[in-house]
Amino acid sequence: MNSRFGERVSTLREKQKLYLRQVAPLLEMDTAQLSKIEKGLRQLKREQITVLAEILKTNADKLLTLWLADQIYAAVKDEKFANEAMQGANKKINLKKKEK
Amino acid sequence: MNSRFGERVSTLREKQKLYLRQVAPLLEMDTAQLSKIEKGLRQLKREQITVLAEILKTNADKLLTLWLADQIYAAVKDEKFANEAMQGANKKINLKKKEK
DNA sequence: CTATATTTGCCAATATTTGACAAGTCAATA
DNA sequence: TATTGACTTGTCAAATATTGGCAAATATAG
Repeated sequence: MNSRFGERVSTLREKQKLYLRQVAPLLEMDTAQLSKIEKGLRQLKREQITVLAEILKTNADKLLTLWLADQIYAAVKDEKFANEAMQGANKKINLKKKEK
Repeated sequence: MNSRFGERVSTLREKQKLYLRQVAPLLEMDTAQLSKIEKGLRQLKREQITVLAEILKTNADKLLTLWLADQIYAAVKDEKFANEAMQGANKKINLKKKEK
């Protein structure tokens, strides 16, 4: 499992019975790129997630969350102290939230 | 607080009574760069952390963990669903650990 | 004011990611 | 087994992002 985001996109696309060749142009890319995105070999641009969610008739926030999780995972996947780092980051995020 | 890693480096450096100009060359950079690293405006390269830990006579793993936390934080800091994304990433990491 | 330490701004150099195309595999089926 | 359509993979130039290095600005201490 290389990219949960990619997998989700793939599943949803199939559920909608759409082909890469139908979806790709809506995102202004070719099928090769979209294929790579589904396989986790390329990143969809953050701002395209909303567009894609509409195409796939799915919840944009959930899709975004998957996308973000992939970003995080990529940053720490080979790291021994991934868990500790996540805890640290979490603290900082929650601090930030409070200070609003 | 822009970079916990940078802050730590700064604190440790001062504790060792070292100047930027003394530390920077050991990392093969100039003082300007190191200054930016301490302020979180630049990233230290992952593989330099060990070197820096030795210079500052501190635990490399802890320093690395801070550095990683900063990377994660940077990826999600402005995101509404940062917490959810972290949870997602966490799951994936723990799955990976098990499969060893 | 002077000297030293640190910070900031700029931009060329380097590194990373992406876009586009061509060629490849795979499965269904005529 | 030849054809077709869907998808995947490889390559490489172009676009983006990041870094390195220098000069100038600011800060601090005496």
